[in-house]
Amino acid sequence: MGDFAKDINSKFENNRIKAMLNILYTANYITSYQNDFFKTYGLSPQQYNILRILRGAKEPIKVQTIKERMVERAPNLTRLTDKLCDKKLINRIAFPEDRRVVLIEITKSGLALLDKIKPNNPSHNLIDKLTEEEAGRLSDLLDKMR
Amino acid sequence: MGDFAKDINSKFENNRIKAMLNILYTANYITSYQNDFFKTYGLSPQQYNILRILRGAKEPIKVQTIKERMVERAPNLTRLTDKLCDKKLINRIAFPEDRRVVLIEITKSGLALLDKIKPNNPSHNLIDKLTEEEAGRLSDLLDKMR
DNA sequence: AGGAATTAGTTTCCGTGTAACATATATTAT
DNA sequence: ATAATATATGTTACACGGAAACTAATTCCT
Repeated sequence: MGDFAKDINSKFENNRIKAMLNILYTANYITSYQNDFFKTYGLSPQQYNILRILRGAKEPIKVQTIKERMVERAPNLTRLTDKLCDKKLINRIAFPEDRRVVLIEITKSGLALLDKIKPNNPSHNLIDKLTEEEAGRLSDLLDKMR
Repeated sequence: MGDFAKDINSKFENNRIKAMLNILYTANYITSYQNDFFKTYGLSPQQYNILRILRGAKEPIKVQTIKERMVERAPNLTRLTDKLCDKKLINRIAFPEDRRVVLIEITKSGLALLDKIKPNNPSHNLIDKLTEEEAGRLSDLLDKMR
């Protein structure tokens, strides 16, 4: 993929600006990669994330609980769960004890889809080019920056 | 802003996964900051970027040229320029020599808006917490990762 | 000159963040 | 205890942005 500066065809005032643009560029690179991957299964990364959480839960859980467990915050789970319902990958269950609450469970076909995806999951090979130690330093620098 | 791992309330398999999530998280942090800033002027970061390119050009330029000079790739400039036209910040000009081409120029009020924004532009103080040398290392690690 | 390939820009589709909203439950004051 | 208020939960409505399909104009090739 070569050098970043050449890719976006621009010059930088200094390393700090360059680093910031590079973060945005790299994040976009990662999400594009993930989008393409999950699209082959008819999912978005967020939808995949929800399915994994539901499988992990092993029982119907509240929408609110899903929200708490998601890596990226997803402000409208309604829409995401709508899509998963349409595809019969999850079910909604009413919760009489608190009628505001909606429980969600994963269906058989949801579990089957996860099984199909598992072997190729890209999260792991996306960043093979860094050593563990380098990855640690990268993360530390990002933490410091904020 | 404290430690990233705590913020998203999750555990990491290893530093590489952690670094990847941290990149996405940090990029989101940056864009949220920028969105909020430019929103006070009724712009998106991309719209601001276009105005700056037009000011720099000092003459009407092709949409295609704008696209090449943008930091982030913007697949549909039509929509962005629509918005800027609505706000009278730019003008579209037909180009008889090649009727596929549309030229864009910045208006007086576009230039005036840029002048208002300039003093507070956040790109500079967003990343003051890193030294030049650290920023350089960060950028190198990101390059290596891709 | 005529058809294929390329280029420029537009339109359309979809996913997502934000904010306003509706409903249900919890809390507080009297 | 009950009415008024506050909080929690999920939904709906709106705007933005990336990707891809599409249209029109130009260039290339023979």
